[in-house]
Amino acid sequence: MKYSKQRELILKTLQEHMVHPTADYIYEVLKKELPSISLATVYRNLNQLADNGMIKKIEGLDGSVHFDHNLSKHYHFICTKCNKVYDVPYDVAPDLADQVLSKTGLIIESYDISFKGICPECHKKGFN
Amino acid sequence: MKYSKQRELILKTLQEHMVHPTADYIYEVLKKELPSISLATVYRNLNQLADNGMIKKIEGLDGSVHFDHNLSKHYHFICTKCNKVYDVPYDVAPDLADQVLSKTGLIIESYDISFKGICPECHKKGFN
DNA sequence: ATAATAATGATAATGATTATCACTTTTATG
DNA sequence: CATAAAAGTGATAATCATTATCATTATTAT
Repeated sequence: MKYSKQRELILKTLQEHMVHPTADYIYEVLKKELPSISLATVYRNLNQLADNGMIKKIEGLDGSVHFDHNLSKHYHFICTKCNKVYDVPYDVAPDLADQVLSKTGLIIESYDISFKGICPECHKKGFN
Repeated sequence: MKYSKQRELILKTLQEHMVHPTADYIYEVLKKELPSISLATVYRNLNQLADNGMIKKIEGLDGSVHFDHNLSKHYHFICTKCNKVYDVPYDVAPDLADQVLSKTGLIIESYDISFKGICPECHKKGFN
């Protein structure tokens, strides 16, 4: 993987924005700093960084793919009102892969849990 | 919800095909029985049946949405080689919503777990 | 310095899904 | 039964997220 200014900025932007952004979100932010950047470059680099294990892809939250700079094991919660993504600690479901193996015989390579609900902020605003 | 022959056939097809099909899969199967059916009708009815709680939408397995006639609580495993979907029993992770509530304060309305790996059949065929 | 290689920006193409709309079925009611 | 309102349909255009293509540019090993 050859160095590129674009990739460096994309990674930095992902690390500085704690919102679990989508490719398009990062593109919109980066355009201000580097107006010539292309949306294709953002997609390309996010996928490449994920393939190289430097960031993580989050799928299944909503229609589009989100990205996470936090490589430690954890899950995600998406608010169905404001679409904000929250982290959920890993230990809510310890040994899930082992549980599946012993109950079904299936060998789990990876898994993901996505939680949905209304976040505390939206509850305060009166959404139910 | 008014009766339609198309909707009846779509539901019947979903119940008879245990493969957790996508809209397009159902469309391809149904075309043989009712060649005039439109793909839009299949999408429309699957979404409507899901909105009415008569079937379940499975998201996050791969790029497209799958459907399930089995309304009981369970999870899914998708084989990364053959894309076949398997059921995973609910009790691999009991009380997940309660766990999240007590550890984070987030009120869970729904959640889904998608497991990935290579299925026993593909293992037999030598995939690793 | 330069040649090989990888990355970029622009944009076309793709795939899944939803929206639109004129027409057809279903169903409730006089 | 007739019929009109409401819901459903098929065909297809539109949308949205993402990927592919390709000529040009930047990086890097020699």
